[in-house]
Amino acid sequence: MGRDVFYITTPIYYPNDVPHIGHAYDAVATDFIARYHRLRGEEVFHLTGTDEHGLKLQRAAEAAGMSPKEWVDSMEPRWREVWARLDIAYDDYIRTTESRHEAAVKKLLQTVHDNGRDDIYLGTYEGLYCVSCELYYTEDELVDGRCPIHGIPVEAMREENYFFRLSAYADRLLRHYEAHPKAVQPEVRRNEVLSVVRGGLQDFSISRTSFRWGIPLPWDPAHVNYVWFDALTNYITAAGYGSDPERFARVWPANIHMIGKDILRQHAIYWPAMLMAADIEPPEQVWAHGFLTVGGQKMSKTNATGIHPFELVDHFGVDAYRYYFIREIQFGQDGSFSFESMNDRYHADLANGLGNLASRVLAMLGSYYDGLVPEVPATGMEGDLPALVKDVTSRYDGLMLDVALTPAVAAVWELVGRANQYLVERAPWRLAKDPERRDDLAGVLYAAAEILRILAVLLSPVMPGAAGRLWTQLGISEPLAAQNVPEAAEWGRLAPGTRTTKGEPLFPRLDS
RNA sequence: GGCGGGGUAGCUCAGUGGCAGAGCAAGCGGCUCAUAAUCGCUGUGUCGCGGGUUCGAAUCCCGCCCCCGCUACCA
Repeated sequence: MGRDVFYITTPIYYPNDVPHIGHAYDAVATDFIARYHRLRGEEVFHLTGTDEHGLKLQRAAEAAGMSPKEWVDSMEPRWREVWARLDIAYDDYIRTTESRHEAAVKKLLQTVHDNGRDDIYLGTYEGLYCVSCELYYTEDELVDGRCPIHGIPVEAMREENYFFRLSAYADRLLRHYEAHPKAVQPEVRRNEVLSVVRGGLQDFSISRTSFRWGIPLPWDPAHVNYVWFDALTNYITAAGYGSDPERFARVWPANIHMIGKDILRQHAIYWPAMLMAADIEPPEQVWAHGFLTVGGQKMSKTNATGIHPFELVDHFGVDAYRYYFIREIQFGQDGSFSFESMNDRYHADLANGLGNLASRVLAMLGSYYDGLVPEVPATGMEGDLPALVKDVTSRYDGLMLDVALTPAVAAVWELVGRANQYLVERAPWRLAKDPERRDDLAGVLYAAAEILRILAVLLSPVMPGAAGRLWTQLGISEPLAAQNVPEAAEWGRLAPGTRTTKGEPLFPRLDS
C-alpha cells in the first residue's frame, strides 16, 4: 500500500504519437478510479505524463529542423489538451525531460549499479542492424531477410551495452507474485506473467551509444540510458524518490499502475525487478486493461482506426464519452468500439435513462412545489428505495476497490432503473390531483429527488461534469466536491426547502 | 508445439450439476410527470461439434473444430 496516499498512474505517452481513443482509455479509467478514491475521502495522487526521450523523437526533431527538446515541447501540449477536455484530474504531470526525472533516474541507476551484486554489467548486444534505420531488428520483423522499411540487407552488428541482470530475479519475482496474488491483474495477465517468469528471464540492455537523446549513465556518460530505466522510473520520480524521502515514504509504493496489455512484461517483470535491485518495494498492483478494436481491427494509425477523442467528445460530450468506454467495454477485456454502440448507449442509458429521470423529477418539483424540496411527512412512501441505495452503494464500493469498473457503474444504474419504475408505481402526477394525498405526493417526490442527489454523488467520479450539472439543478448548497462516501450516500440528507431548477436536459437526444 | 482465455438469443454478455438468463434491439399493451419519454408483457436459442459420467450436463470427463493472448522451437 502507499503508506498514506492512494497512488495511481497511467502509462507515460509518447509525444510523437497522435492521441487516440485507445490512449484515452487508460486515462479515463485511471481518472475514474482516482476520483472514486477521492470521493471516499482518501488522499490521492494521480500521475500521468509523457515519455520524451529516444531515437524516434530525436529523428522526428531532426526532420522538423528542431532540437529534440523543442520538438517535444511542441508535441506534448497535444496530449494535455486531450486530458483537459476529458476532465482528467491528474495531480502531477511528469515529462521525462524534466531535471527532477534525470536526477531520479541517475540515482536509481547508480544505486543498482552499486548494489554489490553486479546487477548492471557491460556486455555485448548483438543483433541485425539496418544502417539506414539505425535500428536493430529481430528476425521475424524482417521481410525476406531485409529491412522492412528500406528493403536493404541487414547487418549482424555488435555493440557494447550495459545490461541489467534480470535473470537473477526470477525467484524473487515468483515469491512476490505468490505473496501478492493481486500484484498483476486481471487474472489472465497474471498467468501470462507467471509463465514468462517460470520460463526463464533474460537480461536486458539498458544503454545505447548509437544515439544521444536520453539520460547519460552516471558512471559512463558515453552511454545513454535506453528506454526502461528512463520510462518506468517516472513513477518513483514523481513520488519524490531521491528528492523528498518523507514524501516518498508516504506515497510509494504505487497502489495501481494502470497500463495497456502491450507493456505488461515491462511493468510486471522488469519494473519490480529493477526496484528490488535498488531495495525499493515493488508496486502494489499492475493492472493491464484490454485493447479497443474498431471494426474487428486493433486500433492503429496505419489502418485509419486511430480515432481522436475529440471526434467523439464533440458529438456526445465528455461525460457520455467517459461513461461509454467504462460501461460498454468489460474492463479488462478487449472490446470493440463503434459509433452505433456509442449512440445506442447514449440514448438508452443517458438520455432516456438518467437524463429523463432527472427531467421528470425536477419538472414535477417545479410544478407541484415551485421547485422546493418538500418536507417529508412520515408516510413511508419511499418504499424499498433506501434499502436499495444502501445495497448499491456498498456493492459499488466493493467493485470499485476491486477495479471492476464496468459492473460498478452497472450497479449504480440499478438505481436509475428502479427510480423510473418507482415513479410509475407511485404515479405522483395522479397524487397531485388529489388534495387528500398531499403527504403522499411529498413523500414520493422527496424520495425521487433524494435518488437524484445520491446518483450525482455516486456518478461524480465517472461523469464529473454531468454529476455537477445535476447537483446544480438540485440546488444543494454544499459543493459536490466536498461530498464523501459512504456518508453522502446515506438516505435522507437532502434538505427540505432546497430550491431546485429544471434546467437543460442532462443528455439531450441527438439527431442522427 | 506448450500454457492460458473464449465459442450461450439479432447484438453485448451473465450463468461451473437441478425447468436456459440480463441489458439492448424488435412486437404488443398501459401511463401522460418527463428528452417521440417511461412502465408492463411477449417471442426467439441444435448453450461450437461428437462421445461419456449422472436420476439430471451450458456446467463434470474424453476427443475434435474455430477464435484470441502469451510463449517456444523448427526452419
